[in-house]
Amino acid sequence: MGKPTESELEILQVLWSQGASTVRTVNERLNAVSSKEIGYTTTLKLMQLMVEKGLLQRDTSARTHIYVAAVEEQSVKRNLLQQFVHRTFRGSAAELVMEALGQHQATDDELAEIKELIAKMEQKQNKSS
Amino acid sequence: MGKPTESELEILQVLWSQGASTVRTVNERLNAVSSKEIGYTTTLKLMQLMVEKGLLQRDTSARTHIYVAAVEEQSVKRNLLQQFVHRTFRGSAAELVMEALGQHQATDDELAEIKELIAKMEQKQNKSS
DNA sequence: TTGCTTTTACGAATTCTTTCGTATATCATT
DNA sequence: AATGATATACGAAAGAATTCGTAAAAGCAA
Repeated sequence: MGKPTESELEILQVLWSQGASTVRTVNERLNAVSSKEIGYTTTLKLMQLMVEKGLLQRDTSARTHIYVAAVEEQSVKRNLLQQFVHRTFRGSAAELVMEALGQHQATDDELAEIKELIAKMEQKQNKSS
Repeated sequence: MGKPTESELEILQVLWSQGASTVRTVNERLNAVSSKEIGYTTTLKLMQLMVEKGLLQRDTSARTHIYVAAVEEQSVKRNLLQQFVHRTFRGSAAELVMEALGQHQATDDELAEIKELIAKMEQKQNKSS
């Protein structure tokens, strides 16, 4: 499973949030966010490469091709996270979590969600022991 | 502030955990972990570049130079995490935390630590409101 | 039809990162 | 001093990722 590069991830994010899109709309979306202008053919080329890698699928029945993500958002993010934790925190998810919580001020809702998740994890651990 | 590349981060990890070291020992440490052999001069070159970028400092008073990390472990990791969260989770630390907790089974101790941290954050929020 | 715009295809330049060959200097051993 | 091992310096090759120029095809408008 080919891990997406940084640019490829940005394109995936667009397709995940917007669904099937043309190169044109993806390129416009990227430029709406990015600080420096990204040429149309640059985006086109990237998306063509991504099709070859199996990251995207496309419908070429019409002149303007329609692209869609071919990999699941959850699983890609999970893989990236896994590699990041390994590289940066020597595999310690707890260390990463604490760093993340310490840094970004989470909202009440987010904290509540996290607490709930932790409670569930504890239940699971108790049950399995 | 130059963000370290993947290889540079590996070298930093060695220096952070071992303290001041020679190229030789860093290279040996890398090879102890890595799957494929990394040449001595490869490590040397990388570490020389890192000095130029300000990531490392070195003592050249003896023939065998002694290198040491010139950037703080905490702050580098914090920056990397920040960029990763932005790239991968659109800036939502909570989403990342939940993904991380859901994936890796945290130990009881780790969970306790995290709970404590959350409690502290809630205190802080209450006080400031 | 003729000309203008949009799209894809393709190749290649550029940039960033990693890797290593080779030259030269220094040190240790005999 | 001569030999062999180990160190740094330097340049450049090799790889990976990104960017774009240009050509050809397809659609659109007058």
